[in-house]
Amino acid sequence: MQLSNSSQYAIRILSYMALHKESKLLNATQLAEALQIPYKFLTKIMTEIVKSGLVVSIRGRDGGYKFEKPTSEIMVNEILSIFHDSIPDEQCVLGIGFCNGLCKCALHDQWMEPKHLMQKMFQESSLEDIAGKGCKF
Amino acid sequence: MQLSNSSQYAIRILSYMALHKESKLLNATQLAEALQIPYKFLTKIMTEIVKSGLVVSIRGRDGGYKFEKPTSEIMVNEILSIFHDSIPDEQCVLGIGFCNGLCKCALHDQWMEPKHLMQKMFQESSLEDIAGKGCKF
DNA sequence: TCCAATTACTACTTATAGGTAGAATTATAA
DNA sequence: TTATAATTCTACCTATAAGTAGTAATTGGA
Ligand code: SF4
Ligand code: SF4
Repeated sequence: MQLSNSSQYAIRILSYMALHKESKLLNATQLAEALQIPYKFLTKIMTEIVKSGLVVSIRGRDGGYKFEKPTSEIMVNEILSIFHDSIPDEQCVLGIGFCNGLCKCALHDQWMEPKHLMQKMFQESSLEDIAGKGCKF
Repeated sequence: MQLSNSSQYAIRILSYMALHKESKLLNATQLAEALQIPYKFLTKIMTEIVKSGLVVSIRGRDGGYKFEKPTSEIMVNEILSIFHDSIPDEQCVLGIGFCNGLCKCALHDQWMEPKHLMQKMFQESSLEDIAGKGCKF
């Protein structure tokens, strides 16, 4: 019942980038250092994020990563889906079957509520939101 | 964001047993057949459950498994904790840190609500509840 | 006593997530 | 043009979950 390491790292990386968006480009070395994430693993994750289109990379000397669109338009859920970690509507907490509304177990209705809250939380929180509010990490 | 296979199987096995508690003992072959769980994996899981004390096993001919205490007193959360799948209070959805109430991120408060609902769901649902209500599976 | 039916134990295999190493590619600045 | 600093690619390693195989231990009954 927890997000994968990759998703967790991705959220930390991108919210750090959102918080430091005044510096046009941030490179992997800086990010790995600031966030204490293994450099090699960070670059692996960043490559996936770049492929997804959320971030663009500039290669070569003085290269780095930057956002393509405003951080207010990037939702946490988009990050999670890169790593297959977003919560699909048909996901069952017990993993027994798929919800079809016809046949449901005793926990089904109780599961709907926290599921919807989490989906809403991920879908409606932008990078700007999470980078701008609360503690900075 | 999903329970482990072992937890899912365990819930299915035990709720099936709760539903068939009139038959004093149920053996691994019957359970594996009825629930379509690989026999060898089922026995592995059952051995862990027996060790936890939720269920007692009778070895030898005509042996099998049965509950030690009433199914109304066995909570889903007890099953999950055998497989380290229950949700601890300090669990963070982002995995960034541990909640201490002093420093929290933008998602912390939004995460508390679904977390508490899930904890409550697991802690307050007994095997009798989930076996007796809703679809039988 | 001996057989058959049962769970328990030990060890292995497979699949996946997490993480690391090194070379290839790209682009800038000097 | 060339050295250098950066991302990207390919391949590997490690840890853990998931699943399988074979055997030992236990029990009841013929
Ligand atoms: S009814 Fe219960 S078992 Fe079926 S999909 Fe919903 S939560 Fe899962
Ligand atoms: S404040 Fe945010 S990052 Fe920290 S433990 Fe709570 S949910 Fe996790």
